[in-house]
Amino acid sequence: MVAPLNDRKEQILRAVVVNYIKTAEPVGSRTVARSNPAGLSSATIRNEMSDLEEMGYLVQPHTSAGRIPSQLGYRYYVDNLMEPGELSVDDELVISSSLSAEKMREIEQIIINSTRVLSSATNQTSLIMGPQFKKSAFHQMRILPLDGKRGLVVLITDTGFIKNKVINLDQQLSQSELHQVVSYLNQKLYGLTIDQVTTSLINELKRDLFRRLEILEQAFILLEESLKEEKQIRVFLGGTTNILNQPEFKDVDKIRRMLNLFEQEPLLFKILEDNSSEDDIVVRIGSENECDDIKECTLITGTYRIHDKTLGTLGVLGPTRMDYSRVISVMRRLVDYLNQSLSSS
Amino acid sequence: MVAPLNDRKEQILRAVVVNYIKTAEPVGSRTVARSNPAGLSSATIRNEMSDLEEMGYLVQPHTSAGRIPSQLGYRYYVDNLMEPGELSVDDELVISSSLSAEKMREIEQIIINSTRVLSSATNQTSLIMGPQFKKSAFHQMRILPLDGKRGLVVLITDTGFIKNKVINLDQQLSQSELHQVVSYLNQKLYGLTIDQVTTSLINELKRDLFRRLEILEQAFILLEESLKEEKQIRVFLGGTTNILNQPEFKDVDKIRRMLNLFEQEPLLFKILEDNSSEDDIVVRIGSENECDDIKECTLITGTYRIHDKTLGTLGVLGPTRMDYSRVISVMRRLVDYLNQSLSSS
DNA sequence: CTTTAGCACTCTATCTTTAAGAGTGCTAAA
DNA sequence: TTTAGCACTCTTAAAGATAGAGTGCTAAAG
Repeated sequence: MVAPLNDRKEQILRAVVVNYIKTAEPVGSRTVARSNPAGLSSATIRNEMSDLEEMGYLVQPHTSAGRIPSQLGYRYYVDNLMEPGELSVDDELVISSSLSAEKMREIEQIIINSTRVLSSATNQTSLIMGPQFKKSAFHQMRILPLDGKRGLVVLITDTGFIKNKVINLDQQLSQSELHQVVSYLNQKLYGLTIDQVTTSLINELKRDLFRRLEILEQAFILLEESLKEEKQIRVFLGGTTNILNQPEFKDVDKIRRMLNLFEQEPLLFKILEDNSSEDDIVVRIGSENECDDIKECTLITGTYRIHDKTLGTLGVLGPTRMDYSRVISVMRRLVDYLNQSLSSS
Repeated sequence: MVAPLNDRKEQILRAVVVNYIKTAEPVGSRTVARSNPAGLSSATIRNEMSDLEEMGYLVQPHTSAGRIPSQLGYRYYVDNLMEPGELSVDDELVISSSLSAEKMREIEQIIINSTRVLSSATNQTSLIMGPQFKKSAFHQMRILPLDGKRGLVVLITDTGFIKNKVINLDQQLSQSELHQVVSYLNQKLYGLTIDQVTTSLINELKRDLFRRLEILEQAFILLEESLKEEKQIRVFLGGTTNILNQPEFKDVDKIRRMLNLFEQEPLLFKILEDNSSEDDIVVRIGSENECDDIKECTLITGTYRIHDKTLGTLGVLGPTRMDYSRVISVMRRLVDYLNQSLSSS
């Protein structure tokens, strides 16, 4: 839908974007003239830049300053101009060493480790949403007697979540009776996603089992609390302070707004969930983001899956002036890693 | 060791501290004169303040400004002048409602909830170190067969930690054999703190059980990883952004240093551990803190226990200009709450 | 018709100057 | 011992001055 630019305009736009990403200073015509392979004079460049501004790709902070890319400019750059970024050898080394250093761990460890790698490799703030518990399938439930009065309820899902809770067994219950009840539950619930275990289903089961109800009251509480958990999905943050190194965040007020956002997990969750589309990697520039708080930022997200089932999303958040090429390569590398290491566990 | 001040000097010092805590502006003699019950003139106050400065309790930012309390001044205020703070009715309401709203939860939930209450009631940044896993006593270990090939190892401590891990049971093992091994382990380990379960002890047990060793290799891995966990003690933060509201942190560089500190859990852990003394509540003002990064801050910590056994520590971190009275009351309230709600679970 | 050199103009950022205000310290009187 | 009065100091905010970067326009050159 956007008319393509001619070669020269593209070169100039690219030069402005690349330069601005690097220096964070408005780019003047002389600077472009120097870096431009075609030996054009600054005056010619000026005319072209003036055109690009009128077309909406560049913006002037004030009359006598250089140009900076507009949101549209970045978009055009990402879609058409950016060379398909290869991971630099250095980056590749850093990433693969810090990924392989840790052996295979619990799922949560893998996730946390990924934020760390992502933020340190991109110098931005990174966020990761882990596999969603509520979309996992019920695998099995066990009740493990601890001593006379207490038992441990264990709930296991297909994605490897293990929830447990100590419950009081107020009344003695014979081993076989307990076993009977538990296998009844397993039979009824097997394969359902946690989403599907609704309160009404639980109530129905309760009716069926009404005789043993009192003993198992607390097992049901675990189930119900697991349902509520959907509101508490954990989003992990890495490199929060990185965003402070960006010159666009030198204002204390902006910093406060940003950090405030970081403390609100539900919002972060929403931001990430909005972006888990079919595509592996999504780039949202400025106001392309739904969330008001990050309308001045770019969010690059990647989705990782097993067998086409979406497990979670990771993101890099920074100012629109971001090293798109580099971040995207790093992101792709990490998504690959997660796809691989989660499917093998 | 510090010579007590006479009444009038105490009144003036208190007035300066209270006023400065409230306004964050240097306090002049006229301001003190107005708020001082004894109807002294500003000139008299000036003389006294001059004395107090010479004695080290007050400081002048520059020649023609009011006075602000020095570290020594705050210390004298906390030790001698501060009225024993009662929780205001409002505060009490906010705290007790947000504590009781949540029913008894998992230990981790209680901890996290406490940071939230603490930071929002004090408008400062709060940090909590939960019960230390390595100092908990081994209670029991169970192995729960899942299906033919896999089992779930569960490790339970006296303080309510539950660790678990799915392991592969490569070889079939009869139910009774498994039971035998597990009860042998429980017998050997019961009552030991995780600290005491050293690698050498594990190796010894491995020798005893060498015949079933292969099957249980991974159970031992859980044990060993639990030991390593000491390096990963979790410190929870609440209200990180509150510290940005303090005028003393209007400098971006200070903010960065502070937030950077917040991302380094081991450091936070050290800071909190240094303060878990016999006293319930400890106030560390400015350079009284060991850690260089918070030499311009005040840290107020509270320790919670069960039956005289230290479980964990919570802290409030802010500028030395802090509402000591209020924070201490809130802290005391929360320590009581934790003592109570953890001992009953 | 396109490109380029030259130049006046604009706007920002920085530094200096100025003025107002707050608070002190000192002195002398009560 | 306390207080009123006053000169003095220092900070902060506003106002003015200057340099530099970059533009847009015009007119000449290719």
